[in-house]
Amino acid sequence: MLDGLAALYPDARCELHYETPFQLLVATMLSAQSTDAKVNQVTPELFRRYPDARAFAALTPEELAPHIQSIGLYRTKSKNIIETARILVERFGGEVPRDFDALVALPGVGRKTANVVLSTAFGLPAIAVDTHVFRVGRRLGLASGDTPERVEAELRQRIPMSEWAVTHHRLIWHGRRMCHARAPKCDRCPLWVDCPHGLKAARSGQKNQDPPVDNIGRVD
DNA sequence: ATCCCGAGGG
DNA sequence: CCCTCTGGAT
Repeated sequence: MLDGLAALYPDARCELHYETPFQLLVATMLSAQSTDAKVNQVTPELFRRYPDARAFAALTPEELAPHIQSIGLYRTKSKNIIETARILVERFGGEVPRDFDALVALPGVGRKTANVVLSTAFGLPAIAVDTHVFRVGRRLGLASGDTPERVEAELRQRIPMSEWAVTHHRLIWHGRRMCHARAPKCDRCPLWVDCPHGLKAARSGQKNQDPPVDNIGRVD
């Protein structure tokens, strides 16, 4: 299954746009209950105006909110991002700490966001379990736990540490391109033969033509 | 109506 | 554990 995923998405990577760990932290905080496409729509202008923690720390929520309003949950996010920026300036010299406990202690930063920053910005071993990783990991039979934290523990066991970061992104790509929450495209999914959910779908009628989709995971 | 790279409060 | 925060896409 892991090999199949790797073959399908050889170029899986983070799709949020950022220049620094701090910018990835902000982009990830913004991505809650939103899509990365929406986040990428506002961050270029946002990071041009406010490039680092010091710039964000000087803002009021009323100044920040209009820039991120289209993303949703904007009141909470404005407050949290500014407060996080202030803590980074006061206690971490304006830098993002490479430490899980320090990250989750920041307002608006939970387990998922902390793991994204650790693995994607710093290359440290971590698996962020977001809605896609949770859903797809369970459908593919890589995990069975009923909470993101349990699924994270299972994935840590089943996946070699050197593959944690890529596999995280492959699961997300698969979730976005094929294994949707609603109406997953099992009938067009090359992984269906190894997938409990795909086999179930095939049995219950949706004739699987198994036409290996060509390069859906490759970057142009 | 349901979901999107969630987190915090009660 | 359940609720709420939020706009946009499907």
